[in-house]
Amino acid sequence: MDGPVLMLAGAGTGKTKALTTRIVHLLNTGRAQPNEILAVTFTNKAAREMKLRVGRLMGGPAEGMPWLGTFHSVCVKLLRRHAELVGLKSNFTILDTDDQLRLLKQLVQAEQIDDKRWPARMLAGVIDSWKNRAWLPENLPAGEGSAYNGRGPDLYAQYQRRLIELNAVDFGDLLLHVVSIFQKHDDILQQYQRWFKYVLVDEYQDTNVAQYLWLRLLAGGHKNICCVGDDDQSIYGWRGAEVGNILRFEKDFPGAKVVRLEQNYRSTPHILAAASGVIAGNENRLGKELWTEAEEGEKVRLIGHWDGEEEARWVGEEIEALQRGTRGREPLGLDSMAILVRASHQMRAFEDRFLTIGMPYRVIGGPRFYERLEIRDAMAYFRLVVSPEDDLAFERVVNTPKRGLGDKARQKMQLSAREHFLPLAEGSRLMLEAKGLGGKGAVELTRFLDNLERWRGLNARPDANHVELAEMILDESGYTEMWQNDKTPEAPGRLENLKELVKALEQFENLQGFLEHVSLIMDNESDEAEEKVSIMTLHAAKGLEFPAVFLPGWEEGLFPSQRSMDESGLKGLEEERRLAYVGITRAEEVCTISFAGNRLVYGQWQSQMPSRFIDELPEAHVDVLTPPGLYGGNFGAAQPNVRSNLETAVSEANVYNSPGWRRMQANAGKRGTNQQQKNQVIDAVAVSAYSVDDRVFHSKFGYGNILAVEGDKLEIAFEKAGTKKVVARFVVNAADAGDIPF
DNA sequence: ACTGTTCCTCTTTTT
DNA sequence: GAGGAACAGT
Repeated sequence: MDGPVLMLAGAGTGKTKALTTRIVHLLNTGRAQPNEILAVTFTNKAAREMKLRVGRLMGGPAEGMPWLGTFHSVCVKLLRRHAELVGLKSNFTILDTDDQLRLLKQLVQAEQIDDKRWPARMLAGVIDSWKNRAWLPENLPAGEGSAYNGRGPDLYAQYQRRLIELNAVDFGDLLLHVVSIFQKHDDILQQYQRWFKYVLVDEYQDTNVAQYLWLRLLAGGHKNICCVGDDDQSIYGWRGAEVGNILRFEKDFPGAKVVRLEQNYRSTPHILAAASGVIAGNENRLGKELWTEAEEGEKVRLIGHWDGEEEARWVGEEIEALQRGTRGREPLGLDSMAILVRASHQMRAFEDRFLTIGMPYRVIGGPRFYERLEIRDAMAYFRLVVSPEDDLAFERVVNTPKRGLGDKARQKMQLSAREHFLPLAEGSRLMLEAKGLGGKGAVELTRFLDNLERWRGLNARPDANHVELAEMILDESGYTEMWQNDKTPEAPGRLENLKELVKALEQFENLQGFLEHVSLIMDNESDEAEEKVSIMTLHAAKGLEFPAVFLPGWEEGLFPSQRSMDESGLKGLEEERRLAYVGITRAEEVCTISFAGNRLVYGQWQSQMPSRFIDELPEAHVDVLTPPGLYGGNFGAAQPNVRSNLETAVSEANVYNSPGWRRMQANAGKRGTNQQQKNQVIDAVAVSAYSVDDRVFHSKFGYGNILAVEGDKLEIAFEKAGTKKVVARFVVNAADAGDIPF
């Protein structure tokens, strides 16, 4: 209970249980009151889950754990209390990525920088990485000076000043400001050090430097800190997470007790072995061996497909089979199944397919509710009513709906505001009075400004009804009408969302209260009753588990992601591998990995190679499925004696006859191979059935001649599509191609 | 000032 | 293939 503890907890070993039980024990033994425990997580979902479970263990609703939340939400609370110490007012607004980008863009353009070559996005990334490392403009290391064409540090400083002027913060600032307050005001720090008697941290491997400093400061007094993490599940390096924080823990907290949790209560031995086999490819690990007492179960299944569409179709059919109950298994509900993809654009193929077959699905972690256009517009109106000086909100909605205020009118407003050192709303009022604008624009702008005043007046009244006011704002501004007149197919959905927004307001005291919370808490997780298959990214899946998991798109370049490897080399590859580990370990009973030979990327067909991670799967724990026929996509129909002549010709030409598949199937029958031979499920060394100068046909690229043969990979000069590398099983001898109705 | 067109880049993952 | 920016036309 007392002193520093580091829990190294593998996937499915009961991390959350350990944390919640610890909290409950602290409370039950009277060591701390609920409000004296600081427990931080990364996601709202994790925080909610912990609250729920603590409540359940305590045998009542989890009232009064005010300091159990995400790093960000805890920091908002702290920062609202002490905002003035960093030059903010306590009602500061939290900018989302979109606001942030628009602001940066303004700054970049004001500096006459070509934002084509140096996009604001890039600057945002640079600044973010600095904030993750807790570097303020004034103490940037000299080496960073060249960032963003040498203008980075200057623009960073400008950006920070502008944020203070706007009484706003971005996500990174939430931590950064709190850390600076603690560093500069020892009295305040000590007050919190005493107040938080125990500190608990979930997913410790995801902490960045700023969060680490924050924790070290807060736990610096009594050192009652308990961190739970798993270095093998560190998948947020790209946003500044430092696995090094785990390694540093024992140094910073001497005498720390290190506990390893290695018994897995989630998955079958085959699944665990497959996951272990993959993660073993990483050099930099603390090293944990998961074990389980669960029954053997099914092997991990592996299957290749012709293209992404067929992959989606096959997965759909498998889901239906699991629903009915297959291979001697009890029927599974759709809630028990999930499709985990590397990149969100992969979701599309599944959504398309599921829509056509009427399979209910839910996308988790898609565009969040509050990130939607209409919600952000509506909130900008609310913000403007609550804080008249919110220039970003003003700019967003002055001309939404269209009020005849274009670039020219905007410039005039800006000019006037800057001249008088006033917010845009007041500045534009002055400009109007000075007759600086005429015509329709002037009339509409006057009406807009008058409306704002009136709404503010209503909002300030003690008997104000904020829900009615919100509806009034949306109606009188013409915003609702704008969508009602909109003929695009999205319009009804947007109106629906606006209604939902107004409904969400009911749970708050007033508009202010709503705005303070909304940017951090609005997940779009409506609890639907209907059973649905979940589709999400691997990142979003961390911490979840499903009886049946599909892992599609295991192809070089996609997974592991080319970009990750280009940008971060071996480190990037290892993070991708951890992602694979996270994916496999989400599965309790059935884990199905798949890849496709062709995929639509940027609207163009590309031939894909199976992922290197597939080679790393220990074959003793993998069941390589016979590929479905190329047309039927139907597993059963692929039996040799059932296939039609046409299918036989096609399949043998480009699938069953390919050395890779032959090896796969041969290997699939083998048992108990040694460690050395564990991989090569898909084989790159076998001799190809083709040789240089052979003329071949590929369904997407057409005819071409083979330039080089490299294992089962062919380099082919296509007549129309240029030179490409293709896996042998996806081409046919040109002579056979005439029979194929591509 | 607004609308429609073409061309361009681009996609990893998120609090 | 989609969304944004630049351009042209109304």
